[in-house]
Amino acid sequence: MSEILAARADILKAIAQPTRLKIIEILREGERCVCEIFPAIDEEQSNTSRHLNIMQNSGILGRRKAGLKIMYRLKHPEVLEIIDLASVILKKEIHSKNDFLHAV
Amino acid sequence: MSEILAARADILKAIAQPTRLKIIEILREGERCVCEIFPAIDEEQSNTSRHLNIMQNSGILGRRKAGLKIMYRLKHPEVLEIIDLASVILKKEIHSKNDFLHAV
DNA sequence: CCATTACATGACTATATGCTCATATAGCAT
DNA sequence: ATGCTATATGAGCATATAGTCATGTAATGG
Repeated sequence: MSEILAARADILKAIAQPTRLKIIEILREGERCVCEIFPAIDEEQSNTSRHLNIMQNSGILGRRKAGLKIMYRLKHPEVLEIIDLASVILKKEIHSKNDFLHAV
Repeated sequence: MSEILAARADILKAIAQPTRLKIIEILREGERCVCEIFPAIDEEQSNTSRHLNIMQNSGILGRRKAGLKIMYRLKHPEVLEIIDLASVILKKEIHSKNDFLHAV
């Protein structure tokens, strides 16, 4: 019971972090190596590597060797759906706060 | 740009925690007061109150006074969709690990 | 007013997280 | 073998998170 909740939480935690959301946006376009990702998101190579590792361990990213490079990719389209749903919630919240302001 | 990512991450973080997932499962059935929630999830009243506060601040829960009681409710059905998608990812991961075992 | 019920919060602890700098490892090219 | 490129990791630090126990506050009933 409780392990299932912890496992679900781990998957969601792997997504719920700004730097990792940036990485996921890059990978939305397709497979990328670390050397392409860290300049694109303007983070240190070591930090980027750690975040990629966290996401790979949680199962949301896949990893493939290509010579010197390691290619990362999104394994589940559901990750993008989750992010899109979070955006929907955020937009609804912003609208309701806006409506409140206009009503004052 | 970056604030949007932080705001999305905050919404997802509000969901990505086992105790909060337990609370959300209770609220899936409808509005509940704190006095009903904390025994149902077997957590301390104070801890439950803190988690409810975190979720209310992030915008995913609504709160209503009813005499002595405070009634909490899920404000966005998208929260349940996000959890269901996380379950889908988890199931796919478990299956793929299982397939790997059978192939050995 | 007083007691009770329901909820929130202050203070504290232990652990987790995110980041940086420096260094290690692994594969390729010459 | 040497050097270069790509990635990972150890160590350390600052902050965040989750939890507990005790206490505070607010609404209700007698």
